[in-house]
Amino acid sequence: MQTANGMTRVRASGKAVRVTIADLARETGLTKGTVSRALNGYPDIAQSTRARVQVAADRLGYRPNAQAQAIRTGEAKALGLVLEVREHDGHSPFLTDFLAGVTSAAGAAGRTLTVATAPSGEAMRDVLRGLVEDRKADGFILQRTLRDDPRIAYLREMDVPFVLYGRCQDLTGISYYDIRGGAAMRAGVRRLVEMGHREIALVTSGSEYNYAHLRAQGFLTAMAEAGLEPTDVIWDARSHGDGLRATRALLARDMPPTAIVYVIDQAALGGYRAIEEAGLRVGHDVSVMAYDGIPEGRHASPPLTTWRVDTRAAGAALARMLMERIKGTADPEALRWLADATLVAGGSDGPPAQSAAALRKRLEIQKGGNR
Amino acid sequence: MQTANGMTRVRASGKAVRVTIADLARETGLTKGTVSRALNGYPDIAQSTRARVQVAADRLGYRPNAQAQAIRTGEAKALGLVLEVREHDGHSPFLTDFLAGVTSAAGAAGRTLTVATAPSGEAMRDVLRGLVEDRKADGFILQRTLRDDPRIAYLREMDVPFVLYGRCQDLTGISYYDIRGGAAMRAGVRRLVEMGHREIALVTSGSEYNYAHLRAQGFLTAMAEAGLEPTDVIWDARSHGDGLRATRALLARDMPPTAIVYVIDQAALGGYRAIEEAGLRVGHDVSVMAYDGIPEGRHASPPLTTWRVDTRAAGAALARMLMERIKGTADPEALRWLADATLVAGGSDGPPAQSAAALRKRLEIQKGGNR
DNA sequence: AGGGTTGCCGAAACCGGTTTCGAAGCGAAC
DNA sequence: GTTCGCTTCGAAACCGGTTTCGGCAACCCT
Repeated sequence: MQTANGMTRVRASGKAVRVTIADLARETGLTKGTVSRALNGYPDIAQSTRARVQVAADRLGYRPNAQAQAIRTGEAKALGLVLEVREHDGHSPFLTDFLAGVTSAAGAAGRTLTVATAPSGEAMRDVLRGLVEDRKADGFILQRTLRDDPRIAYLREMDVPFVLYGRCQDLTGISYYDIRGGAAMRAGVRRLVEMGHREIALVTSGSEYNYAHLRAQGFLTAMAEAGLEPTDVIWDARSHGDGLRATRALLARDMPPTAIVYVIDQAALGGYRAIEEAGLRVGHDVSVMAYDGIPEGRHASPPLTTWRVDTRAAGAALARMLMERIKGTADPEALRWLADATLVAGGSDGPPAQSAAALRKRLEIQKGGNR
Repeated sequence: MQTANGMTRVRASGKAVRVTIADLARETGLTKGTVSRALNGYPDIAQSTRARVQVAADRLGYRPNAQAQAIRTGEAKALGLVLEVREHDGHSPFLTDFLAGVTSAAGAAGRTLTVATAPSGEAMRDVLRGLVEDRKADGFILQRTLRDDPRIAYLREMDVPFVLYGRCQDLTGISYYDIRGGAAMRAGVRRLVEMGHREIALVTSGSEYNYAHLRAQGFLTAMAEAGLEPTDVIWDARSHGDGLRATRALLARDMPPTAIVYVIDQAALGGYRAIEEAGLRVGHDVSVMAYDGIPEGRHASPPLTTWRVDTRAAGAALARMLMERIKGTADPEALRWLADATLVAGGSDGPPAQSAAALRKRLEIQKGGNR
């Protein structure tokens, strides 16, 4: 059955039979233990022997059975990702990119990705625990972190390695990768102020999400630096519909903003519609700036000015950081990384066509005209 | 160390120690083998003994180590999903729902999901093989199937169980779950014809995708049944931008369509823009119908008339079918399921405001006027 | 030459399960 | 009372790896 040229052995059933370490031992005339140590870089193996084993392994196409390794070493060689599926979500068009980043980095290190989903709350804890107890994952990547995230508490308590995509409030002993969303917002506001805007509003998502918090913070800082008071700050706007409603409310104000900053592209696109239905032109009467860099933004009219995030790179970096943490050598707090979002200028922002006061007058006329 | 009340034992390190089958054997005064057989429903175990073991297992919170099981049984108790990441994609906003469906169904049966990504082609084969050889997955779910999909050939050759989300051309020995996209398109065309449309065009995606093929087929069948000639059929339109360009081309025709059917929502939303920039009203001058049911469609103006697919249910069904296939009892061809898409009527379709000829005249005037 | 290192490998235990085999115990049948 | 058969369980091999331990040779040093 055994062929000399490395072809896969085949059972009568037709199923391919895998090469085990015992096969390798027979082939090289060594014992299982020696072969194992040779392959795993133990120091008490002669160089010549190690080479001989390696050659045989390559020739026969030996691949260690990950399960068998796991039972002794305790490592599943798998990373875990638990997605939170609350409400009918949709605000994660980046998932494919993110997964591509994680799995390619993990795969390069011989690791795989186990994905699970859970509604938030207690179920999430059970899912995490289940994966750990069944050794389906050696550690976790947590995305969309809340400011005070219960998942973090669980994992800390269970003493399981994890890394965050996004920061949380208490960062002691935590590894994370994050985008400088605050800095982006700050630069964005400066850009708008330089264009001549004075009445600027913010539409942001849930305050429980840390990213929303940081971006709002950046917005407010920049406003203060420019000596301006925000026209308004509207929270909890995640979706297209939310953005639509928020923007309608902003345009109905006594002093409407000439520029609106959105924390999420989807909401900004909803804003487009509110601006258009008020008879105004995006990027002319009202400037729009957003964050995320979803493809739809580029095709909007005018193209959306937004801060693009390289989600795939984030996934890859997080995978590498998590593997580092699983090895357990490094100090968790040494594993931190901040990347910048890059501005993709579309046509949705520009110098204000008129002052806020003039804009208000125009809106009132429009309203009258529409009756 | 061992506590009587089922509390988790704790090592000096602080790490929780899992309850093994040996603990259970000691606790019950039986041997490992007997405990194993008792838990796995072997017939040669006394009912009283089985009950005693079960009670002890529950009390101590015993969970078999999946890795250890796998090494003997060969089953990893994991389903595999390999995503194809070609170009900068984005046309899978359903991924979260799909994952939720798969993982919840798999989780209910004590199985997990291993996700990998691969660009198409040879790399895909390697990834699939890798997962199988490392026993990271017992079978696969393949989504976005091509008409003649190389992945299917690989898996058949390797004799690995798999199920398809969507059909392919040669269905012998294949299990699948699919949506009756063709029937939806057919009903959609009937609806448009009843509204009075005669000039109807189709904008569809790549012909290598089987779903595009089936939907196009349904469209053409319905047109033939109505005794109509399609105004035009444009292929390879997947994205917002593609839809925009395709629609511009359609409106520039000698005989522009009064209704356009899109195979993908995103493309339809691109179409909105082309229609609006031509000075026409969606749902009045030009009717739009699409397929997928993405959230953005509901918030568009007017709301998009589209065929909604329950992606989460699809994921759950596929997971169950795959587990059935892995058990290997059923005939693969007996595991097939077709579900219907449901029409979500928005305001994007309606009786044509004017004939195609009149529409053409109007477009020419508009064009002149825009100069 | 003798004693202590050092390098290298074999033997065997081990990880946490599953599965095969055989035998003990018991009641029924002859 | 023996034989037979059935139920029920123990013992041990096994799965494919990892890791510990100890022993043998060769080398080094005095």
